[in-house]
Amino acid sequence: MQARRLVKRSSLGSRRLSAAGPPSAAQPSPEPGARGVPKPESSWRPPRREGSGAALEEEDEEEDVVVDVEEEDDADEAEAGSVGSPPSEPAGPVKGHGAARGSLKATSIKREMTFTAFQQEDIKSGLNQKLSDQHFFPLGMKEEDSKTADTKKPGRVHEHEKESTRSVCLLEQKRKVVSSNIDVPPARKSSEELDMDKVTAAMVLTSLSTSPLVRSPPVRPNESLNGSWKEGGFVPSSTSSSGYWSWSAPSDQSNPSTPSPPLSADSFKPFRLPSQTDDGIDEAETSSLLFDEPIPRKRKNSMKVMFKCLWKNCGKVLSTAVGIQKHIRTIHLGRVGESDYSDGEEDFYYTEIRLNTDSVADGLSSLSPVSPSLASPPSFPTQDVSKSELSCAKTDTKGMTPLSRSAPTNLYLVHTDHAYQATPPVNIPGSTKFMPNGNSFSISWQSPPVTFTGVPVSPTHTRPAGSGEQKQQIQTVLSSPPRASVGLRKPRGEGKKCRKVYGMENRDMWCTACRWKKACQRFID
DNA sequence: CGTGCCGGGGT
DNA sequence: ACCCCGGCACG
Repeated sequence: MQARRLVKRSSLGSRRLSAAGPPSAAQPSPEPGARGVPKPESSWRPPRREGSGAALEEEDEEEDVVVDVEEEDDADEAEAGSVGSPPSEPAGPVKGHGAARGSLKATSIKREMTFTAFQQEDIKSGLNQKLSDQHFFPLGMKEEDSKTADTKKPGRVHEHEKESTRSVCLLEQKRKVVSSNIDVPPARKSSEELDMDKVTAAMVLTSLSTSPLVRSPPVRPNESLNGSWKEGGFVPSSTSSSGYWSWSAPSDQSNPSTPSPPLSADSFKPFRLPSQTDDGIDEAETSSLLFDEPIPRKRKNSMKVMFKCLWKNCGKVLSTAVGIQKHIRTIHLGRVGESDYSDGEEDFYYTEIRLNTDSVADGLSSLSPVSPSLASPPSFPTQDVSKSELSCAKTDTKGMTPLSRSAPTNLYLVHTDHAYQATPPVNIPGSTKFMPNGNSFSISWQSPPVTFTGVPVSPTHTRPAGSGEQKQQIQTVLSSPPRASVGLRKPRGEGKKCRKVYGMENRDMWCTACRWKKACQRFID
């Protein structure tokens, strides 16, 4: 540490010095080397910098070296030793098991609509039992993921891995069990079932690679958006597996002891399990999941997929494709009895909403260990939309667990898959260019934390896992618009900027942005 | 060619 | 996060 500091400091100092010239006051000698670019006027600069810069520098140095270094080291160690481990252990493992288990059971899938509860209950318990009897599956799960998820807390790691492994086996289990035991989709066409199986397999893989990353951030249900989102700040959100949660969501009504939001570990588990139970049922979701996978994994971001009913005046938001389909089918299309029959018509009436938050992962890793982070950050304009929709979803479905509800705290855009469909709530990036000052929107494109993508949702055609690449491509295309806008540079601001105003000589007077060759902050167009 | 600033790299 | 710079598009 010490060394590093010194090095850094010294390098800094030397740079400054070389740029500003030697400490000795009036150094008449020109400074061609100052910035690499010989500038006659630059000779003007040195004295100035010296006065403030150099002197301060030295002071700083002393302070740091003598005082800071050692103390900080100590502090660090202390932290690592005492603070680091204790909290994590009790909080993680204990709750993880107890709560998870409890809610797992309680969380037995209760489909809001047509599904018969008892069947699921059966399956559930069966699964549970097997689960407990069974041990780790030799199935190699993505270690990297789980590791990335929880790096620093050993206890946690174990716990988590265990969990994951178990989940895996559960999944496997379910795959077998579900298809045989579950009659949930009694009337489903056999061909579909076959496809489903494939898909399911794919999904298992997908979920394996994806979910371990998932760390539900401890967030409050009503959480509003993080005001600092545009600064790259992380926003609490769910992660890629959020798609799963959807299923567990409805269950929370049946579950008296809803997993406490603040605890990522426990909430994580209960959600995963139930979710897996349904994958065999939900092919649409599966396909969407497949869709998700490439990007989220690549970007190490989190994603929440929701499905919004486009029926006019409805706007219901469900977290599963099937759910929304059913909703449409029963509510809007009026096919109550035949809950399972899907002619695919429904998907014309809903759209997929994709919430994406990059850099959440980082935030998560730091958040999940402890902090409940209850404070809700300032919200920003666009949030209203999401909020209202969310609340809608919540009330309608009761499907959103506190967690899943917390996820959408991000700004999100909705994209209609079918162009001919009605009213996409928000426009697609491409159109952004029209914004006069392009502020509100262009920002969202550029800001990494949020990405929007529309994905075709068609429950009727399934795909084998192999087609993942295609999907990825598609997705790339879809999500590219924002990127594309980058290619089209914004028409350079006309007003005078620091450079012009102050000139090269007074570079120090420039706004920092200008100094960094970034968009001027002082004279904004 | 000067300027504004994006993208990316270093610390 | 801060700092810097290569390089590009615009005028």
